[in-house]
Amino acid sequence: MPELPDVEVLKKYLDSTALHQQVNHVEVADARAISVTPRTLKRNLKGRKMKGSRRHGKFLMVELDNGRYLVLHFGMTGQLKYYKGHDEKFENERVRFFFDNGYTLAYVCSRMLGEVDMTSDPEKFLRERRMGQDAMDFSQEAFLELLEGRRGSIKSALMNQNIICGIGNVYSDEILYQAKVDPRTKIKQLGKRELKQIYKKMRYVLEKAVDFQADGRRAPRTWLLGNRDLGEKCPRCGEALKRVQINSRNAFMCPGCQD
DNA sequence: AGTACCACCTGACGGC
DNA sequence: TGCCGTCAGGTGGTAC
Repeated sequence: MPELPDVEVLKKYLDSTALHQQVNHVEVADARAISVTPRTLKRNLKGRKMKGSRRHGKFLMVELDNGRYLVLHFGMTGQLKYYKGHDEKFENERVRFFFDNGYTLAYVCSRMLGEVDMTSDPEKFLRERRMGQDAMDFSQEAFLELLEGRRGSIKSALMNQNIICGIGNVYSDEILYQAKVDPRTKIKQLGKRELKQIYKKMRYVLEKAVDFQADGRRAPRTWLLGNRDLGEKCPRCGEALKRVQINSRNAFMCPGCQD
């Protein structure tokens, strides 16, 4: 489920493949995946090179050499695939970019919850969507300020893209598990020490997850990530993991470690 | 501001 | 075997 670490991995993937290649042709296999018309997408991309990329939260912005940006969001099942040739076609490829070196970059998204968009101003794009600061891009002091005076649960706040950008259901569980904080805890019930610990674990978890390519199977065994299921046990204390509802969202936690 | 609920979407999975 | 309900999850909308 692409969250910040997954998107960071996709960014690195794009940077090492499609970057600096010239787009000869754009194919829109399913227009539902894109927020602009196929015509606009083609007009903006054709003949252009992808010259850089930046990530904000779960958004990947690809800068073109005409000053415009291709905006990629991966929803829950979004992926990128870069491969040689244009003929072979894989499942759920919604948009394909054909480069003049003979390679193809495919935006793959089975569940269609992602989106492909264009903007000429990433800052404005993010502002209009009221996106908060990227989760890897603010200080501990700023974190404390962001949460100051909020009434909801800590998990809701971590997942709220308008406050902090990049964390979803899975990694918010991981962060709170490692910080040993019950996800249902109200923010105003958290002391400064706990909030600092959450901040620290947020940075740690996101950074480490990028290191193991955001692949749950490669996560350390002491993490919640590979055990996030009913019937599984806490890798630290052995107690049965619990599933609780928070804002109609499933959260997994260890009733022994997190209190 | 926060919450509750709905909708979007499709593939996997369990029950019968 | 195959049909059907349910779930997963990010996001946006609406009503309270």
